[in-house]
Amino acid sequence: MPVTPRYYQAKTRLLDLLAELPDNTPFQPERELAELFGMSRTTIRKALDELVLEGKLIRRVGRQGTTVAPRGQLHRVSLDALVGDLATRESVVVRTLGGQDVVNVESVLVRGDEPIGVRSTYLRASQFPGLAETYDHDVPLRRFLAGRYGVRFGDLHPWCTTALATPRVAGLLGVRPATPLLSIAWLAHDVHGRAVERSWVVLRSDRAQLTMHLPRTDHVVRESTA
Amino acid sequence: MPVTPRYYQAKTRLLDLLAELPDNTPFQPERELAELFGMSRTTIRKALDELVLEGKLIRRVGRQGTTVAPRGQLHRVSLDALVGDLATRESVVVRTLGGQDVVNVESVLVRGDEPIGVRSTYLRASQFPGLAETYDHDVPLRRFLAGRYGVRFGDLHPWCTTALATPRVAGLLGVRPATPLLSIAWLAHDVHGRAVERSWVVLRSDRAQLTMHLPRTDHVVRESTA
DNA sequence: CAGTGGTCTAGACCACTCT
DNA sequence: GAGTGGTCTAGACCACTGG
Repeated sequence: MPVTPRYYQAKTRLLDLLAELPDNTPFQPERELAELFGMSRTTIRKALDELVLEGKLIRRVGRQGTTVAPRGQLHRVSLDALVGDLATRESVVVRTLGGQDVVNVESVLVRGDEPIGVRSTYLRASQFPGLAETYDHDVPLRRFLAGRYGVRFGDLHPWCTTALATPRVAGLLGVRPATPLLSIAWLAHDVHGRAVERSWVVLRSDRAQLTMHLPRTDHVVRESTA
Repeated sequence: MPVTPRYYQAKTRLLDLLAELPDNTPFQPERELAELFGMSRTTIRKALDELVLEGKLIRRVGRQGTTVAPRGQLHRVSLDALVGDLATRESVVVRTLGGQDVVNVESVLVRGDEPIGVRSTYLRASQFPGLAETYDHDVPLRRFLAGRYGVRFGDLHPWCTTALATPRVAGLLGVRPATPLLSIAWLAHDVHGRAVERSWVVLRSDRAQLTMHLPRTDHVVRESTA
């Protein structure tokens, strides 16, 4: 009667092994672990699956195999940087979506030569004529909109949740499909209340965490739960 | 040669089925789906696993089986409410951690009779003498600390990431272990810069999303990416 | 070429829950 | 008691990667 499942026992033992190994150490192959633990490979894999999802192990096909994930490389990305499009980007792409009045600006966020997130913004082409042709990819998008079109952005209420990587995003980030990611989205208005920008960002949560700023609340606390 | 894995084909077909079924509809048992799709139950389960992680299906043991998850029930929880401990709580527990100088206040966050998160705060007992005995569980913790001990909280820099549910948290939230959750943590200082409070919250991201507030940036944009 | 992870099968037993 | 999901096994073949 396995009160605790065998795969969870395996996970615990693997965690202990893991804790004493330096970064990038090659791990034993799944078949060896299965024999060593007296469990089937399926069971070992279930334990390894969770450790990979938690970012503690890295799996690669071929002779390289499973290795201990480099630790202490959690990049901190501020909400300001995401919204203002201030993070280091590469492969910035501007698309006009098929026949529609929508322009999509997509970029891959990078820290230390690693892709850590994807940022995607949707704008109305009619509101920003010539954007797709004139956007300078080196300028943060929000700054470009302010400079070229005189947009004055108002307050923002972003929201945050988790999402599983779609096959497309997984390819961009170098993770497996269905990897849990941190998802941040917002709908931006200008100071006159006009909707301007619809954006979302997904972050590899094993590589980056989102930092926010909350100014002091001067002891008058509202019941703002909704 | 499965260019796309069979479990992913199954997932796509199941998503199509799902889209046309009302909330709470009983789904076909895994063994029937396996026969219907001509795949092994293991393969079907891998597809179902992802749909459950995405919150689209609910699995219960026994005769009830798998059902279509109720849609459109995403509660919005503000960062202010989490930090200020203003959300609806139940089962508030105060522990003094074994022999140490640490008091832990743990509560389960509730919306609409459903547990949606766990909030846990750690404080120094010597800094708040008598806290464990006198804390009125109905008062938001932060307000209690301000009122009883005169704490004036300073600015806060919470950070946000994803985490997999530990068996303990999974039990509190009614999810399976290793379910991806949204995790928010902070270290609070008072206005004099003294560390006061170490807290973390995990949220069921299939039931709740975190909302934040970002005041307008008056066109002078700093390069604050770190 | 040998070895790795990725997928898949056909079975089995268990704990649980409803009727 | 019957049926469900949860776990587990022992095998198999594949695609990919490195020496």
